[in-house]
Amino acid sequence: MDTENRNETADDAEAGRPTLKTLAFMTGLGVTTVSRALKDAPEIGAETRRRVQLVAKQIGYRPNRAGVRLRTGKTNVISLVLDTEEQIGGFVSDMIYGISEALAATPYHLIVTPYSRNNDPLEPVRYVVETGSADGIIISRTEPDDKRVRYMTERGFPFATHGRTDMGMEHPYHDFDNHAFAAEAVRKLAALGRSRLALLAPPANLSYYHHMRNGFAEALADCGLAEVPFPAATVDHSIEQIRARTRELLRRKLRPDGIVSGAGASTFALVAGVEDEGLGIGTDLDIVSKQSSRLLHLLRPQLHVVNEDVRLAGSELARAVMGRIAGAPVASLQTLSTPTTVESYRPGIPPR
Amino acid sequence: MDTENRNETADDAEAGRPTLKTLAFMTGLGVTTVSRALKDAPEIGAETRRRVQLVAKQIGYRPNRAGVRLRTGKTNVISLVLDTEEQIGGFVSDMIYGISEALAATPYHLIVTPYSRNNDPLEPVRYVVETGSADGIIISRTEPDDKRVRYMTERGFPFATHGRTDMGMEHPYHDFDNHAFAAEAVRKLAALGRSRLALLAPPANLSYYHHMRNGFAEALADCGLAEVPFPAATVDHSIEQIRARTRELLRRKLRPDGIVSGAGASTFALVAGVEDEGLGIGTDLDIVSKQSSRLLHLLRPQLHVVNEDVRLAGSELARAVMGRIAGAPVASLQTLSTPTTVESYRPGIPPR
DNA sequence: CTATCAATCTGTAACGTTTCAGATTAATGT
DNA sequence: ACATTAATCTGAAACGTTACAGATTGATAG
Repeated sequence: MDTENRNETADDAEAGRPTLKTLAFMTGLGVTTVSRALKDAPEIGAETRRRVQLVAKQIGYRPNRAGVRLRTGKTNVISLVLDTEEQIGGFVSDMIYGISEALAATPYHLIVTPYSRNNDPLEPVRYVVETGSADGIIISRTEPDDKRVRYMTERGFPFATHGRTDMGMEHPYHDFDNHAFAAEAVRKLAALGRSRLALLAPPANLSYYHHMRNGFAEALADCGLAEVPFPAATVDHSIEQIRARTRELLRRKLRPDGIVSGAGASTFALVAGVEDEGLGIGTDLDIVSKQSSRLLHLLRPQLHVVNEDVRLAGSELARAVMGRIAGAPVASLQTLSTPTTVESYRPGIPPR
Repeated sequence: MDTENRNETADDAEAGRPTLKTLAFMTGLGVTTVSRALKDAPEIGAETRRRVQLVAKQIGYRPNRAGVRLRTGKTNVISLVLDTEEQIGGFVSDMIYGISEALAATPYHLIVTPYSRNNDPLEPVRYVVETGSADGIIISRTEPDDKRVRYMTERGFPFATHGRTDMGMEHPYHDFDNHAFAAEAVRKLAALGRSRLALLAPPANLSYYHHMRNGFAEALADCGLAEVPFPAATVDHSIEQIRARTRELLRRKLRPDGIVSGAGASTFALVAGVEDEGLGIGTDLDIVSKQSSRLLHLLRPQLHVVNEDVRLAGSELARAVMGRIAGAPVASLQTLSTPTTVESYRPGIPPR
């Protein structure tokens, strides 16, 4: 009856995937000891620890995620909350690749939680937090006063934002320095002798709208240039809309001779609008555009571009949430990516 | 001592998230009854069922995923296995949006499992299957004889593929009809009076290479046109490589006067190569390209395009895996997307 | 009036893990 | 020799769910 009571039997250990019970049977130890040995608990003898870990490696033991999750509440999941109306341009792919890269060597899985821009952006966040379906969240499209940030902060739920906020709450983020981008862009246009500039900006509710706008305005003042207001279009508008509004912009009495574009895909529309009006890029006006793909110089070599590394953003964000989960000081989890200098076309091999 | 034995107490029910125990306490029923009432089991009285479901809705009960998963093995997760070397162009974003769309009204979550093209593509699949971290898998970049398909089929693990295979194994898939695409493209070029055609094809190991190639070859024969071989480049090559190889192609004694391009991003490079050589799209040669974004007509209005709806592919694939999981007949889970006819540029509002 | 049956309901066990509160042993101090 | 302690190890309980094997009730049949 002694052995009858043991909680492991050969039969149990036989079946499919190895569990702690399997390991306990194989090593002749208790399930508790095995559990502790695997996580290097101090009260386990050095040799026992090595032995257990060896056997575990040999038979390819992998902790059952559901078991861990049920017992501890830890999901080992990071949720990326995505706007499914997002503009084309590969932005999201790169972000996901970046996140995956950072998560690869960790036990974390990446789960994608979509929402539609038309619905409440808080909804998916609330879902994840309430159901505890992830240990941390990554969001983008942050606003200066962001409901989601407030919600998660108040509940102490770990998260990182793509973009900063301005609400007196410190939290992990990664951001591209859109202020610097816009300022650089203006200076480039000034150097090219342009004097009346327009900005194709993000939607006004988003944080980076303000950064970009301020950078634009400050550099404009520095260089003594004039702005041609272009509030009719934002980078969130459709290709067709941007194209049409660009044409309207260019039909004004005093049209701009330089444009700063906040997004790569929008620049496609911008260029189309410019050329619809019979104007030439690099001759009648110059354009400096941000891009996350590398396609703009193939669209028109005359474009001036600044690259935003979204893949990098992804891994930084992943690192930031994980840091937050692990309890790292928030200040160490805030990164700002400085734009590269404006790239103009370096003529390739000349046509034969 | 009677009530002492009940497994629910007010205290228990007080805390955070409601569980079956909470519901049991509130309704005065047993936890088993509540569980069954929620899933419309037949042995539960109609009124009890309604009552339980009402209370559940009221307090926002959500089954604990870890509990279900531990008990039943069902994860309610679909894994999208992704090649992180994937070309730019937004392909993946759309796919993810499409999948999310189909998953939205279901209990399924989407988890992204990345792998590098350099490593064994079977590795991530094996990981998911062995650890049981998902109920189904979606893969792309299928080969005619695909290890992953064989592996999952042999184990009876549900999956759907983006692209078909040719190994005598029936399985759910969604595919774009690349045969029809290539044939259409050739016919278009024939109609434009072109006679020496080149194909920028996918890598030769992938299934759709063969479809595209066959469609190309057949239509070529039908129309009595000649092929200019272009094996040096595939849609998987980098922008720079395609561009350089295109230039070489065009420097041959008998250069093509028509090119069929299997991917939108590649066409950017193709166009650059053509123009590097001082040739004109629509004059010296015509190009028909597949695209999943809508940017090609903005790149060069003279391009002829065929649209592939990757978002649709995503939702079809999601539906297919879920169907497979639910035990639907495989034949009903195989869909083929017919290409739209070739779109040529419809001149917009003429320049003022 | 009792046996049978259908309709409803219920407690227990189990999934794999970690935590709690010991249990066992060997070594130490006195 | 005995208590104390440190070093290792251990079973039981719990997380939330579902499946199994009944239990309870009221009605029906004989």
